[in-house]
Amino acid sequence: MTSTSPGIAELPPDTANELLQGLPGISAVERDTGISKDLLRVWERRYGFPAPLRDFSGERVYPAEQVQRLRLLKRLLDAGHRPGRVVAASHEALEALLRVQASAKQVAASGALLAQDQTRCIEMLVAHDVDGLRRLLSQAMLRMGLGPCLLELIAPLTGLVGEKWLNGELAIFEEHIYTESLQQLLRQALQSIPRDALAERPRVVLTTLPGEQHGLGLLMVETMLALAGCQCLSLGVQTPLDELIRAANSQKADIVALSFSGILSTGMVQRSLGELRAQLPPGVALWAGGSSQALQRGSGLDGIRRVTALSAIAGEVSRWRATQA
Amino acid sequence: MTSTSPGIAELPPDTANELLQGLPGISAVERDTGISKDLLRVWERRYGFPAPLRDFSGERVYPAEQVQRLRLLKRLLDAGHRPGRVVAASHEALEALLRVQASAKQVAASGALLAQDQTRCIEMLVAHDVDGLRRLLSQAMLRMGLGPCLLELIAPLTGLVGEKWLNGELAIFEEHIYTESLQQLLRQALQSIPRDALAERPRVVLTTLPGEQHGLGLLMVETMLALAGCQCLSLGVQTPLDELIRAANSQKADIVALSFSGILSTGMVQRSLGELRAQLPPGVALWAGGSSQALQRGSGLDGIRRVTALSAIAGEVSRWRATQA
DNA sequence: GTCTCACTTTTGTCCTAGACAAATAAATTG
DNA sequence: CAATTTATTTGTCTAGGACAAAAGTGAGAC
Repeated sequence: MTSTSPGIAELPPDTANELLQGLPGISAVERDTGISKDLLRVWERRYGFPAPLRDFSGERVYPAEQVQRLRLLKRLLDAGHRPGRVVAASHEALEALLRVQASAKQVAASGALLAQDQTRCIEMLVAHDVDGLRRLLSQAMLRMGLGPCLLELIAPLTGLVGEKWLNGELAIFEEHIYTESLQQLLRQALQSIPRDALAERPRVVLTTLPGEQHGLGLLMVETMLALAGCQCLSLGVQTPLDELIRAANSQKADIVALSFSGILSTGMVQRSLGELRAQLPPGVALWAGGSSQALQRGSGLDGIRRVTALSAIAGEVSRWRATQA
Repeated sequence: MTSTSPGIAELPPDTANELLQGLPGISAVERDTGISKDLLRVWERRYGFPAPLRDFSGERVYPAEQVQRLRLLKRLLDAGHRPGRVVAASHEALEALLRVQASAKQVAASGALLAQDQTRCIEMLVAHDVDGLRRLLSQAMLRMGLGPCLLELIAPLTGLVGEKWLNGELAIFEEHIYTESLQQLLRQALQSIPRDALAERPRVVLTTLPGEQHGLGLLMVETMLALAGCQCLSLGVQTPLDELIRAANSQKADIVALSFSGILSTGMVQRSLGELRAQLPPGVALWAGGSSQALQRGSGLDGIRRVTALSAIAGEVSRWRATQA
């Protein structure tokens, strides 16, 4: 193990440690990619990728470049590709696939008339001009109004930031800065929405499931719901199933809304939703939204309302009100 | 396997299936209890608990009662008990332990001269009166002023909520409600603090390390810093070390502030702080705060300023300004 | 007493490699 | 062409073994 294997093990111990320093282990990779430990190991066995290094005690250690590719793979799988075809594929093949997908996306994006504001926000972000970014967002909101700004600027911008982060064009801390700025803006906006002191219906309890840490989507949904005159109670991120049920009951919720960002595995999402539906009172609606692929090609989700676009929320709320009247 | 083993396998297949129907597998239990699959299996091997049934294909299936006890165990472990002593213990022993803990905590609390506002907030929380809680906090802030309210009401209240959650007196979703309400209040307060458009010093970049998800402490620190006239940039939670360094450099930070809640292991904290200190420019101060034990009994932390109380922040800032002049 | 250092036990995570059911693709038949 | 059967792919589970980090324990110095 120490002297026979090629590559890194032949370096002096100090140098080897130096190189392995800070690289993520299998747990960290599971957390960062949403691919389970079991699956990471079985892919390695079956397809030869990933091919992690080993640290001094034989544990897997993943170079940043492989983690990056794992994220890419996750995306391709979510888009419908099969593991056997893409996991073992060469880097070039993947790049090609990605380009095909990207071009499809860009057609869609350019069709949506990418606002100038979006590009300017991104520019501010990569220039690390935090105050400038916040000013820009704030001005856009005043100019366009909260609802349109959210639908036409913020939502696509968030998607763009996510993609650029995935492609490595944005650093993690830049994404964090964006998240913080937006959170500040949205929370401020939320408070400015006048709330009826009377019990306005529907009452909505919203959260994400354990493992889903992305709270920005939740905040956007809350804003749209509040604009539609709902009484919202956000539980923040990562509420265990049984706790969510207790909260819904104690708050006499009319609707339970969940947000998914795609980090949770499809199976997990389906199982959780099924269980939730079974345990919630039948009169309580269950809404699932977000960019997760698990929701897009959904079947067998009886009694669960998929709301895959922010713009659909207002309509869904009126629909709910109509059924109640 | 089918006819020799005792218990459930002796029942007619239909009945057995009936009984196993709907019981959670190891994945669902991991999700619901936060105890990893590996740990569930190794506890079973070492301590004989949990003792799940097996479904038709030999996979673990956990009765609801055992899941309940696993949740209880999780709480006891979080409170400092050791697995070897509690996992194998009888149900009665566990109940007893839990009672002891609850009473011990209450003695400590009553000795600390609980302010009336605190008890009223807790009452609101357990009554699930979200609006009432927010009103109460808001009023207290107006009456006492932001700084005193934070130091004398909110900080101890947050500690109390954490304790009660540990004891099982508060459900997870109640703790989430508290966190959300407070976050809303603090962000609102933060924005109301007038900021000098000129580059006010010091510039502080603040965040938590990967694995540390508790963002409330961060928000409190940010508020105290802002009150002291600092220019804050919060990166939110869980920023990787190298990203934090890049952010500090690009923002020309004077101080990097980290918040620890005690989830991270002592060794991890020490190592991270050491590496961070080594990689940050010498002119940049490194502050570490929070309730983590790793900071209390600190040694070997050269060049790192421990700020273990919110009330010490104002003083530390003046101190920093003095050294710069 | 209390602090430090070496030693022992406990405990969580990782390892390998095999098995299998559900999902998907491919082949066959009507 | 549509429907059914067969083959392949794929994710999750299982079993124990191994080991490093954390926590407890005890001896000796101050």
